[in-house]
Amino acid sequence: MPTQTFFRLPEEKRERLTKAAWEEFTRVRLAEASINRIIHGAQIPRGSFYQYFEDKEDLFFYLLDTMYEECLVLAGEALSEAGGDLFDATPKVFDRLFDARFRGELAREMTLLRLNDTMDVRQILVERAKPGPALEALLRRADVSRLRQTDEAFFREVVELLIFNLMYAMREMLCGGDFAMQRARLCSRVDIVRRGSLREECIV
Amino acid sequence: MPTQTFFRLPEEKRERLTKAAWEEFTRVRLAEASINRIIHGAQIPRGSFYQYFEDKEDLFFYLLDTMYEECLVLAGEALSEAGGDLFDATPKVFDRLFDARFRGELAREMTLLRLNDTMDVRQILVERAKPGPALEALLRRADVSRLRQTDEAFFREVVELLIFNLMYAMREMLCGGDFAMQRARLCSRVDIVRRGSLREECIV
DNA sequence: TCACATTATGACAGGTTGTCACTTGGAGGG
DNA sequence: CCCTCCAAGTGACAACCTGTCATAATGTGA
Repeated sequence: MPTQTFFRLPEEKRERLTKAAWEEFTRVRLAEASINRIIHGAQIPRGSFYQYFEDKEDLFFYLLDTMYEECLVLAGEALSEAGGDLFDATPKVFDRLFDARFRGELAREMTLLRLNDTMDVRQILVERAKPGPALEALLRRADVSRLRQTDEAFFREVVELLIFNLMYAMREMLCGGDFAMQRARLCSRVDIVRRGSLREECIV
Repeated sequence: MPTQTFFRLPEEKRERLTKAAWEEFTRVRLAEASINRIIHGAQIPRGSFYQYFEDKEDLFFYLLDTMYEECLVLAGEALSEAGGDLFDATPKVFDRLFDARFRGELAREMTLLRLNDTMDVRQILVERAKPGPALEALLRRADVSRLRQTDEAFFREVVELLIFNLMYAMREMLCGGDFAMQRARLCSRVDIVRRGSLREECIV
């Protein structure tokens, strides 16, 4: 993660650096990105960069973390709209990411992901979030009353399944998939998980 | 992919190159791997390397492809052992990858994956396999008679779900997870998918 | 033997990264 | 006002890397 020095930086300078970083990381993928170009773009001397970040990846993951925050907010909205129903919320998150009605604010982030589609998107958005209290808070708002099993472990597996599906649909979209088709496929898979997770009498 | 020239090479030379490549790619991750070290290790001049491969990643994915072949064989065995039942076969593939009784032959491959755990394992093993007739042949041996829906599309989604789960369990193992626990979690998720996929009267 | 295509080779230009010795700046005490 | 101290800034530098290209070697069929 970035050093304390970075966060103590005057905002203008920090902005300049992150702006240049976004430009580079949305232009070429991580392996081809160059610290040289970033510091040149941000007008920051080489030595300073290494005072703020360990290396290229450190900066890259810092950007991803800010992106993760945005996605959590978005997921929270979807869960609210679905009245706490995890199964209904999943496609709604997808909509917020790719539906034309919402798209735009995350364009930069999607470009970064598309360029780095060999990176594990799931890891970025979930694995890194494991110790995150924000995700925990989000999940505590989920309706678990109709689940076939009431234990926490079962609930976690259901969540994992839903997240896999979302991530997979995301990747397909980032690789140029068709929105309507990927959404339909996502719903189809979510329905399988729903049928497998809910008590019989709750399946409509 | 490697050039034709590479495949026309005398076997001894090809072996030397792939051996050195495995050594490098199981020592450090892709981003840190160096063509320089590989060609030095294989005693192959710089110019020659570029006659065989486009770049570092070209060679890396060539190794992954050979690994994919091995995994398909392994999955075939598991499906046979499960009598065509996809849901039973999934944990059996997991066993073949990580159970002490089988482990060893894939140690090299697992090291490579562990080092590159930011790479999308799923993409490597599945995405790249999309045009693969070997996977198609494998899936044609699956028992689809008890599925809730009989259409091909539904079957595909079920397969996707199972593969996600397997990949997720794989990653957890590669990051140091406990075999028994990850296996139990895998089975738990597979059971959800099974319940959601089979006709009511087929769920035991 | 000759012409032609394929393959081999390593020097090289241009780029990259991380470090380190040194400079600057600001805050606080005497 | 000066001095000290510590955090932050700086850019030249060594060490490394990659992809190319002109040239040499090798094989092949007529």
